[in-house]
Amino acid sequence: PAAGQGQLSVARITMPELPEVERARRVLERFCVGFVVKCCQVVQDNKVFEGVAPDTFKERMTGATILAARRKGKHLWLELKERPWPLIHLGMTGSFAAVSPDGTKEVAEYVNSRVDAESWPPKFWKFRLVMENGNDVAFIAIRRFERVRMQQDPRRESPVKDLGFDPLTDMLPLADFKDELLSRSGPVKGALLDQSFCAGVGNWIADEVLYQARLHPQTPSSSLSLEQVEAVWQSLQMVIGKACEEEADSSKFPKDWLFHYRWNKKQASKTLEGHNISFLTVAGRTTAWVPALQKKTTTAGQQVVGKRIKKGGEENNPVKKEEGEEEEEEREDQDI
DNA sequence: CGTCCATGTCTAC
DNA sequence: TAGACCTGGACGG
Repeated sequence: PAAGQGQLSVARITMPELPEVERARRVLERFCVGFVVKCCQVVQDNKVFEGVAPDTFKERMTGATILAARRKGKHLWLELKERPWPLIHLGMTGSFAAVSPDGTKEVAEYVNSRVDAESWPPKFWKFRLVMENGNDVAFIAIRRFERVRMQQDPRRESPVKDLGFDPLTDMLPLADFKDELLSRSGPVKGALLDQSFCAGVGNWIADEVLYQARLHPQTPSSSLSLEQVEAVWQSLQMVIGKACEEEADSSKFPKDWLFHYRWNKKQASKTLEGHNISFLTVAGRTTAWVPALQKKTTTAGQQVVGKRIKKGGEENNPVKKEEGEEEEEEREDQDI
């Protein structure tokens, strides 16, 4: 690296949901697209490399011309001059780091996992591409839930071909969005997380969308009113759009997003406005929500007001809560 | 030292 | 709907 000019940029990013994968795509676009791979190095990890031996991947990539970096939902792939093409999923901790010949280095760090920005390639790297101009890109996989594959035509093969619409590039029209939500069973959060419906939404985005839309996370998808469907539709575009605009850098997300205040499950956390944040398991995932703002609604979609939840009273839950099941539902907020 | 937690997907009962 | 797959970090003792 040349002296002096290098700058280390460490982005505090969210986690590998759509906006972070989009950020990774843009990194690949800047550092790889239009170049020839001069050299490729791999780590012998047959878990992360799936359906392709690490050495085969290395062979395929060496000398390849990279034409484009594509994304759909949480999946990412490179178009090469010749097939097959690499298809990448970031799992829970995957990321890319890149350096250019002048020493400029880009690293993305997740909320809960650090990347060693001092060493190169960074710890937990799985492959590394050195371009003919000296750009150097490393793929990092910490928990090994990440996947690297080679496919003839990623867009037309599973898993990408099974994905639903991408809310950044191909947002579903409101009418179709409504039809889909109303025809589904289960909570609306489950629908948002279903990649075959909506590709790229993950756990924190689903919670953020429902918070912005002021919807209780357990609201049955099929019970939504038109106003509620539209609120979800708008919030989804807003959250995805804003997060991508900020390159998934969470420090630049609006201060009033639930995102900033939801990570301290231990202590009683509050939103910027001082509302209590509660936690529930919905669709099998930890769900952060704000009881004061996300009320349960009737089938007509109106708020349930003045309802006090006594012992076993509420709705379809005649049985008492399971033993040891401490979903600290806190008490219903007392608004005064 | 241990125990619990985490952004995502698969699979099986 | 639970568990399995993995690993590191935060926290408790």
